[in-house]
Amino acid sequence: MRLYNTLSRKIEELKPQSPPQVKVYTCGPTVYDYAHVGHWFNYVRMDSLIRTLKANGYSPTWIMNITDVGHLTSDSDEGEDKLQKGARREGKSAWDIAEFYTRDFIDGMRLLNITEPNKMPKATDHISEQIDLIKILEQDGFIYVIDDGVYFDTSKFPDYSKFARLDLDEQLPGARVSFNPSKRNGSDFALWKFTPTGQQRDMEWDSPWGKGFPGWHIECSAMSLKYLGETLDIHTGGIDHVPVHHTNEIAQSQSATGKPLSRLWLHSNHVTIDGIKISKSLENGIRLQDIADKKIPLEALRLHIMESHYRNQSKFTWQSLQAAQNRWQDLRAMAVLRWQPRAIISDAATFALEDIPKQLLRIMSNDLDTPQALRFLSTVSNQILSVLIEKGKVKQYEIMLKGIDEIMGFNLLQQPDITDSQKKLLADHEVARSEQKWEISDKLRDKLFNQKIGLRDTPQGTIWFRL
RNA sequence: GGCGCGUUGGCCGAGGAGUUAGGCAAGGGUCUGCAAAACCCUGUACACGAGUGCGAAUCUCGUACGCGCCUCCA
Repeated sequence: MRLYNTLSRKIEELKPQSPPQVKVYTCGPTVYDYAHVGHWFNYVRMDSLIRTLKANGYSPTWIMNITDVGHLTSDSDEGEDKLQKGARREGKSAWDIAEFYTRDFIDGMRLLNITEPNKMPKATDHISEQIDLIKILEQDGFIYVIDDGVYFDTSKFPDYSKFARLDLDEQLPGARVSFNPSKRNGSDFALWKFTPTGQQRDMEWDSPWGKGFPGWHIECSAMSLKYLGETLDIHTGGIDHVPVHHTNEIAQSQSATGKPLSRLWLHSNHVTIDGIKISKSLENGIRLQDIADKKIPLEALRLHIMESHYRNQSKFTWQSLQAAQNRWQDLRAMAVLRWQPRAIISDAATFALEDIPKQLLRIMSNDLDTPQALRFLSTVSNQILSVLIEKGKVKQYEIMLKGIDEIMGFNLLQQPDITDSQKKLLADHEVARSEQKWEISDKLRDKLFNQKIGLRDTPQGTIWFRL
């Protein structure tokens, strides 16, 4: 199985430390607001990674954190973080906000059929682990304390700029966000932030350095260490994490352990809407609910996400989501062939059913080539739909569907049969047709159509599909 | 200011020095009692300029436009 590694900027053969286990850590959501399509692109893609690992015989241990604390809106924001801000906005406590959006995120994961991670640890449940990690860094002289917090001294980590290939001398510190001038280096980052004097936060804890809350990055280092050990096999996240979050994670983790944080880094590129990035301030983040409101099935979104490669910047438009929905209907029609009263699956097909998942896996194992995989599936689906197949092959057909589902995350095998009353209508329709009672047969067809069942009358008989 | 990425037919999107991407939409046709679906056919795309090649959408340089990052970001 081959994957692009941000460390080397090359596609590499995956070599887990102790196969079949593969230790995967994914930077999860900050739960201060609803997730938007951009987030879901990322997590569906990570789901593809996990599914492809499994199909290749690996046993991934997948940890995805929930960031329910920290992440200041800016350094100059007087200690207000996103959770706190969200809480004020909605008149709730930061804890309520975190819980609400965590639940919403997990619901979204289920709706999109994203594999459930082995664990989704919360940052607030791991404060002591984070403090312990900072203590280790303190012992080794990597940190310093100034008025507003405890900072990591990036000059003590010589390879700091290596991962993101940054040219620190040419960077403009504070080009977009103001920073504390007491920092020793522009790139130094907070490990622990103090609660400003005279204030009380919903979320704050005691620490050896003072009351406050953990910094932006330490949670991932602490939790990945706790659950997966010093060195991960794969660390994933959004591409925006490369220059800051992951760079800082590497600096603090590797300074503490002396070991590489991860052997392979995989980053999902961003999605734009109308050619512009999705951001809170632009209010252009489309949510799952917006899609559901338009009566578009979420399988169409999953399929649309897979139409682009995870390393390319992709565009989201309603028009292409609609296209994906049509495409999804084709796949559904293929899935539902096994329920047809007529003989369906035949040897005339130019491929063996059991080989289809294998071929899919081969495609996906090449750096998660979802566009190619979908193209292959379309070809298969077109061939199957155009060919009649024998009843005796239904079992093999189901095995094929299951194999496709496992890799692609569709619920093809779950696409249900029509109801008994619908079957009756279908049978009556066929009788009427054979007797050339067109008025009756047309009426029955309309009736089924109103129940979202379409019919196609082929020379071999009538086949139904869902609209 | 620095760094990086992109520009593919009506739309989305792979590919990537010589051979059809695919999907969606569109037009024509076959089939059909009529439909629908399916099937067949059609469009001959790679921002612009120059360069290196027998040959460039694919490599190089430049130009234009767009996007992203430079401690909020998936």
